[in-house]
Amino acid sequence: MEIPSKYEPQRVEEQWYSYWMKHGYFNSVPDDREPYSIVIPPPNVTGVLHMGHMLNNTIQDVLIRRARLMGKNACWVPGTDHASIATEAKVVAKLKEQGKDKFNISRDEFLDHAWDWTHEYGGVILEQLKKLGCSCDWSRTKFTMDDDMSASVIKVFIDLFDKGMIYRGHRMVNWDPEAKTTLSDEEVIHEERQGLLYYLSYQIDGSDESVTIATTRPETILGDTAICINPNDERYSHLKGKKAIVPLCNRVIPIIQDEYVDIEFGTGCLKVTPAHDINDKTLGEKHNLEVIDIFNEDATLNSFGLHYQGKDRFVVRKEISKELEEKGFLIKTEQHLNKVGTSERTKAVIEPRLSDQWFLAMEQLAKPAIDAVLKNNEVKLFPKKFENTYRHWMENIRDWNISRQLWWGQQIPAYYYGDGQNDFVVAESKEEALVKAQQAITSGGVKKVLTADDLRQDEDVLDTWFSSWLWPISVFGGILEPNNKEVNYYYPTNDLVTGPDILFFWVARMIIAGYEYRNERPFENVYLTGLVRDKQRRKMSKSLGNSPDALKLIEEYGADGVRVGLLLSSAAGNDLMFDETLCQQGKNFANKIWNAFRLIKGWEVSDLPQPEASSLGINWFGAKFNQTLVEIEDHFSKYRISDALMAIYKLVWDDFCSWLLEIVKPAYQQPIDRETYDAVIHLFEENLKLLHPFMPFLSEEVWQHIAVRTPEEALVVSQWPIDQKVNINLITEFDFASEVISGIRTIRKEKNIAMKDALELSLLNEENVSKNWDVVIQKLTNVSSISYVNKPVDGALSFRVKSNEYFIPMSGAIDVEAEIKKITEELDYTKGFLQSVQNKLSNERFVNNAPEQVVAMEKKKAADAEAKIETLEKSLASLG
RNA sequence: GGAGUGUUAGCUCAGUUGGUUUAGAGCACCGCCUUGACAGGGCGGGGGUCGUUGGUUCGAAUCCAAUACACUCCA
Repeated sequence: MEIPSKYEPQRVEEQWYSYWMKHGYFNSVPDDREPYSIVIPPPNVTGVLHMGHMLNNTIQDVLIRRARLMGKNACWVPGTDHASIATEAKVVAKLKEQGKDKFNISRDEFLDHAWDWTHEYGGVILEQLKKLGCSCDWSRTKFTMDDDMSASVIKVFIDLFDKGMIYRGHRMVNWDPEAKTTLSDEEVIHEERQGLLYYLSYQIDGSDESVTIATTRPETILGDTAICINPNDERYSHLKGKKAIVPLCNRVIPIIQDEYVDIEFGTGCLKVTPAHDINDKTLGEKHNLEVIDIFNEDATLNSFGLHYQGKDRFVVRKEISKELEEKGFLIKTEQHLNKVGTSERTKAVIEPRLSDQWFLAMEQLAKPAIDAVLKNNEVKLFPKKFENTYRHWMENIRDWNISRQLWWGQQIPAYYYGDGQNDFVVAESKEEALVKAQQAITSGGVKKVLTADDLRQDEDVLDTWFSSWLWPISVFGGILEPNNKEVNYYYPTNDLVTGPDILFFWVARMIIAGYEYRNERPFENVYLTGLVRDKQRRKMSKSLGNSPDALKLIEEYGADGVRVGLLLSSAAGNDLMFDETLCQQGKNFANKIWNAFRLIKGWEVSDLPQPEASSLGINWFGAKFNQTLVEIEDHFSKYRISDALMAIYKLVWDDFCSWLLEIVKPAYQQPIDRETYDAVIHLFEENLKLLHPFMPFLSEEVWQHIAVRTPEEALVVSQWPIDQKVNINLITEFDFASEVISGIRTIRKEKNIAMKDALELSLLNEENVSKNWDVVIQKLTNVSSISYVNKPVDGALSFRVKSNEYFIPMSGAIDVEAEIKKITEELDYTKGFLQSVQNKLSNERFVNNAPEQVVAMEKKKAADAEAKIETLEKSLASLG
């Protein structure tokens, strides 16, 4: 059989993925086994795979594949969310291209377009996850707008409303004038912008005096309803109780006093615009001020804007400042750096706006979620440092504005039957609403028969997170049927893998929902990955264009290469500086394994006695493998995925390929004995099992090349190796031997002696090292004989391992000077080291206070160093 | 302005309750090696006074305080 010398991922990836799919290895149904479940953080339905998804989903796949190999009933539920604002923005843009305007078509028509869009692009990202190798149970794929998922959302809304936790409030919200919707605080990005501070003069009513205020937003003066001064500010105390006149509109407004005003800032005199600033609103409520909203919903001015009506706020800012200047109201301007809230989605500058919104009271709900993470450890965050961030947010939690002025999403099930603020009912359907509304008006004493036409459903939809906070429950049908078999089996899920940027948006809220609706945590462990950044530490984003094309990467380096590349340097919670050379490293690793396979497969097997070296090597690797296995388990238990991978990387590359295969390798064109061959194949297979979660394609490919396998014998469903007792002795002996080998190799290098020229080795075995490994040393260094001597050999090059001394006789002149120099250097180092140890030991307080073990250790160090110094000094004496 | 996290080799990071050879890994770098698995390889090597300054301790990269810088979140 001809095996290509290079591993070709493109050739095998599709083949194995469809093989896995065909045999349904990823599908899960409840059974007697222990469940292991993960729900995917649902990506936006219209999104495409980016580096963050790749990292995130690679980690999930590693966890789920490992669980599957460990015999658990592994279930990874995939899906997408409807991303109301992002998707709606895209649909609006598409309609615009077609010359249509969202506000000229009906809601139903718009939703048809949105569904078309969803069906067209909705599957893309999930298909991309398959390319990455993700072993999701695709038969369970969910979408937050699926009928059952929406029904769950509505049911929860009604339940919370009935419990009195959802209420309607007139609040100041973050208004995105471009998308014409509300944003949550978390969707607002604060940016520093260079702006101006305008100093404006307001005349005092009934006086020639005027007062100067400083503002960053001169256009909002038209909404001013007071001037505020600090009662402790003597400069203005004479103005108490007077009134001021707003420039241009000539409105007469009160001058109020409040300690809120910062005396130092600007002129220490503040204009109050309750409709357009959250702090001003608070002041307004406190002092009973009028509220004048000067903006339309697209942030153009309304009729309060006088002759600026219909113009955009930024245009007005320029024009009004000019007019103010011309009319003598503008005293001066100053450069001013201020923080401006912008929309995460549309980049528009946020306008604080008063409007009617739906809120969910959070304080009570949050309590069990706080305890779960911070008190009883039912939910563990990895890395732990995020607990502080979590605490800070949860303990200062604010009510959640769950309404969005959009169409794409679950429409709020509130039905208005009259004009009053509270003339509404909340119900699952219009029919039910009608009954409730009828009851409401009847009990209110009104004698009127309502019809469906009298009801008007709230226009707004629910925040997308109000769908996804139910995700771990709703994907298993646990909201609609709380006692169904699926949710009882899979819930709580085991691990959640996501980015720290949505710790509050999503993770905290899922924990809240979990306790509210299942009285149980939604997951046990939360692994928070870092953000993927580029080499200049910039966050990868579409707008910067610094994100590599995920699928192109897979094409170039293979899915396994990319997975390894992403994981190699992504310590939990630390940002990952993405660099394509990491993928190259992953690709190289795949190739290394492939070639190890080629080597073994190329051997001719024969019935020969097993060489001593092979037997030793195999036993040693067995021990090393078990030691590494324990280490890997430990890494996994701490979610140190990249450390686990590195341990396997070194096990396979260094221990298996560089050491074991070299030890057992038969001479050129010679056959290998069957016993060794079988053992090496077995060990190789065990390695492939460890590799599989990280490199599923390559490992399956090699596995299937090694032998003909039935579907039941596929690697994807094989058995994770079981821990066995580690023979530490073999490992220490080997380590010593490898140092000897390294010493000989160094001498070959230094003296330029080719490998084919055999050497002779003598040694002073002060350490009393076992002779067992001599055969291995001889094989790997081409040493023809090893003799044990009891005094230094003259005219030989030497090196030392611990206090053993090794000699290689040289024909020709030995560079005595160089030898002396080398030994002197080693001697100096060892003496320095001994000194530092002796310093400790001569310190009485150390000897008296330190634990016995530590003192014993130091004594051993000293003894070892002394022995070595003795050896070195003897060598020096014999040379000089 | 408030809170948090971090600062260890050229880069990315380990260093698990202070003691395991005067700090480790991977990559990068520098030599040498074109023979028979793999140049996407092999062998060998150099490289850090652990941000700074104090303190606690017999002993500090590790604990405490101050300070500088970087990042994140909140206002």
